Amino acid sequence: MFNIMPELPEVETIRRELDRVLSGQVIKSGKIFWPGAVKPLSPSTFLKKLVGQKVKKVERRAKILLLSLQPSELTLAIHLKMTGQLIYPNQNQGSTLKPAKAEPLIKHTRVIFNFTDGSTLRFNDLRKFGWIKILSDDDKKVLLARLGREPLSPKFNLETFQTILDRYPNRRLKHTLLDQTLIAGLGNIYVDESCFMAGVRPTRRTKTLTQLEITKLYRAIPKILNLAIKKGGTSARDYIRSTGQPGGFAAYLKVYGRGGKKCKRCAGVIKKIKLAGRGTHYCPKCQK
DNA sequence: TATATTGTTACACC
DNA sequence: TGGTGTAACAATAT
Repeated sequence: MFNIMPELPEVETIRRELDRVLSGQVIKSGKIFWPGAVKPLSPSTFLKKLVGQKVKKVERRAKILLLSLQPSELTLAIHLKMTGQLIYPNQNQGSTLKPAKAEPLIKHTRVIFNFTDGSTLRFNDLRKFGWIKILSDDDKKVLLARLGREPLSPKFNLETFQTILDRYPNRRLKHTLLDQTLIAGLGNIYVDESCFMAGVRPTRRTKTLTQLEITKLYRAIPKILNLAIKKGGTSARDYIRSTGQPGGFAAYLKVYGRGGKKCKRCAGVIKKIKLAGRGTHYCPKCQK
């Protein structure tokens, strides 16, 4: 069995949902069930800073959600890490959407925010690796300073991508694509999927890529990410949308989590190896 | 009980 | 010194 952790498309899916329902909401109270989630603040200090604050908007940088608050001008930053969920129930009332199939990790609720309209945002996290921080502008700068380019921003052009690959010429492609200081937001799933779409093995040293391969990869990354966002992200186990519904991208996975299975494009078998300390999947026939 | 999971960082080595 | 690779760490399910 394998877990799917939130990467850029999953976090962006949640961002869009939360921005719609939380903008303008005022935090009335909260409850911390796991103090580690709001470290280094104590639960009471943490809540004191938040109560009475209005959520202006919900933004995203890399895999981090950023809720800007008024009037304090502080930012509530949330990283879901491996198994974090943000659940805001009852978003579908009156709609025709099917009820959730995936079970939210109610047993593992770590933090609850209550809003003045009576609604509730629940932060669940089975592994307790996720965190919530309250940031000043300076804190925010420090936190975000080291992050690389957003792969969906217009600034992520072919020249930039080339520079990124050239930065560490002897690294394996997988390592460079996972490096948040170079490209921000890609994780294990979408690196493997992008490499498959481009027909390039993740084991390749970046300096060995041809111009054609670089171009293919450069196009594959936003293509995969945008499709995944359109499908609401990838749900296999722990990730679900803030609506409680699963994302739909799992059906589109070509290599991730498919080690030993038949390649969907050729007759070959998907290989699973360990690379950069991570489970890595590729088709030896389709990827060179 | 050993192992697997991933994002992030710390550190050892050349 | 800086590029590179590995391991540790967070916590839990199986």
